[in-house]
Amino acid sequence: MNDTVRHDPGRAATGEMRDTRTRIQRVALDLFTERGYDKTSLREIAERLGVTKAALYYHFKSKEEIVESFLSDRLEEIDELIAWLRTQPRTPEVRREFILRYVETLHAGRYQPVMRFLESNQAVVKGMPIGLKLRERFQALVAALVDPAAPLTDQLRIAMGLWALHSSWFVLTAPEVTDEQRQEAALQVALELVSRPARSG
Amino acid sequence: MNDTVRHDPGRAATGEMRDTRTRIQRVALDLFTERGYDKTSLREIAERLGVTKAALYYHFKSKEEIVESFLSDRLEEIDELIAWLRTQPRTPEVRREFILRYVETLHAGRYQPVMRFLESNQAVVKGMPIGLKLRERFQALVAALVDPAAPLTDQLRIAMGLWALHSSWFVLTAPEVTDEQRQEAALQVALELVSRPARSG
DNA sequence: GTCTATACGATGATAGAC
DNA sequence: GTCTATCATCGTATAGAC
Repeated sequence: MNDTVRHDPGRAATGEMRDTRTRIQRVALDLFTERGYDKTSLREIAERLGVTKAALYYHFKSKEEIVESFLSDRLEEIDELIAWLRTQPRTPEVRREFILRYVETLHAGRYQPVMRFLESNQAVVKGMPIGLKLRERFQALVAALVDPAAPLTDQLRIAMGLWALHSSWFVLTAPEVTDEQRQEAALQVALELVSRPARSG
Repeated sequence: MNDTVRHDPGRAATGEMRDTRTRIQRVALDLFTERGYDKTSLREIAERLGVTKAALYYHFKSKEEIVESFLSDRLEEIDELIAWLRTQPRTPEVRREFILRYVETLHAGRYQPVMRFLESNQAVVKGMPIGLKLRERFQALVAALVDPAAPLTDQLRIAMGLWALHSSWFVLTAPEVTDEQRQEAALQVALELVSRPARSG
């Protein structure tokens, strides 16, 4: 699901073009996350791929569109999760099941780097149409997990549970800790946070 | 403590200069947080203040230095918190007391907008020397709150507790919720997260 | 001491040749 | 599908007005 072509222009399947497009996406995502979106010039990306700046403009009509190309995939995935959630009651059990499904989409689609990019470049993404949509979906996600009329603490706990899944890398910085350990810890903390039922006060 | 002059150049107390400098900081912090650091041009900031771009360069020798000017204040505050923490044992009680002190510095110094800026522009700040220092301090803070040899879940819970204090605004987006309600909920969730003692597994 | 005028190199983007 | 050439705008720098 993660590597599917989005809009298939004629003879694309032969390889050359899609390959370049995919390589641009990968290099861009890496650089955008490491050094930041604005500090990464198109010239850098082009040089790393052995082409010129203008060549990128054949595959993407703007720098912003490169970002859209990997964020929109994530958006779809989240929409599916919301759709499933809306067929379920808002119970701790469903929330735990949801967390498991959520991390599965994160790993299966290799979206962990995408979510890292999102966090690192919040302000940048917020100014893009795709960023607004993503914000909406995350709100919808939380609203589907917990009643918006519930106490704020309950809503916050659950939102932070989701958040923990993304930001464990940022928060657990010891060099001898592996990504797997981080993810395992994040999963456990997330499950704890969404399991707590609503309590008044 | 929040509005103190940092380096007092001669007859500064008369007002004119410090006023402009402070106004630049305020406008810049606002714009940087809303639209992002890189998307905010110095021309915009200057125009909003009714001066020219070059005037900003009299008060700050670079765009980055504007950011440093409000981040370094926060850095000092955190250093003091770390110093206090190191005189204390790493118990849930101390952590709760710490959380109360932490939110106090956040409100007394009006650092909530600064922390919001930090989160929104993570990638940008990471590339600055002051950003590296801040990262170090936050690691040191977590290490002073919980034994780095403790289970990862314990470390993550406590780090997320700190995080909740900053990001409640981002996560609780309902328009009818006031900032005070948000902060109160964040405080409660933070206290819960740091109160949990270490448990194996 | 506080600011304006002006210019420099690099950036994202566009147009048109091959 | 990729290139060269070109553009406005950006952060930065300096010279000089008051």
